[in-house]
Amino acid sequence: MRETNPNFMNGVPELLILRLLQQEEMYGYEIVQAIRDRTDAVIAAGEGVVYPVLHGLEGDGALKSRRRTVNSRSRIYYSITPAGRRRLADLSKTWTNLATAIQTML
Amino acid sequence: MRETNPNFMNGVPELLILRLLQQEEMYGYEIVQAIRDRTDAVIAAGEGVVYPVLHGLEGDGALKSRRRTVNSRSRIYYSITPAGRRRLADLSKTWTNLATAIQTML
DNA sequence: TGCAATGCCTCGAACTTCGATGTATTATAG
DNA sequence: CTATAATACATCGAAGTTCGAGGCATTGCA
Repeated sequence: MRETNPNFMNGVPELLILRLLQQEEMYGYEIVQAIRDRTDAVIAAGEGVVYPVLHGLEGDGALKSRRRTVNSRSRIYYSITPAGRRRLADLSKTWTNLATAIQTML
Repeated sequence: MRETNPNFMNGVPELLILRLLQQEEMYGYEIVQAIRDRTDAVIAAGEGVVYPVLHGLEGDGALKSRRRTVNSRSRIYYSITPAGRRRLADLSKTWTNLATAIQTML
């Protein structure tokens, strides 16, 4: 059984990650906390969710990464590509459509 | 790969089914079409989704069913139980919280 | 008589999320 | 100076859903 997030989470991590990276370059560990912080812990995607999504998106060419050392911390920074922006636009639209449809039924 | 609905569908069928049954008694086949119709085909949950969810909800005591023949059609009508109403209230609240959080980030 | 629609059902495939676990390095507290 | 917490990455199996295809039976209609 799931303990933290209920259902309704399918595809959400991907959407939020793309959204965050559209604003600025970030690294995995930072993204995990950013999602938690900016949603007031309503959404909590752990590292076991975020890292695989990051790898998947990079494999699809939606993200690119570069290793950087900041404050003597070695990190892998991800940034969004044009393909990633298109994907984000698509997902955003889809999500809004779906949310609107559901809201109407509620 | 999924052809019809994208992602974002996790738990949505359950939510919509409970919502429909809160208004009136319905049978499986009818629910499949009601979801499609009332969402302008934005959401389409096939029979392969609806029937298992129906059985699951009944198993959990959220729904109860009775066999009825209407217009010489034998149907299994489902109606919501008090437990089902509680579940619907919970799911609705959860969904709204989640949707609000996501909307804020977009 | 044949075909579409109604109505129920189940199965395996595919995909995600989740929590636990592991490793390594750096900062901090005692 | 030493133990512990925090940072940072990663992967694995379990669990839970949705999805499409397929099957079966009956009724309505052409």
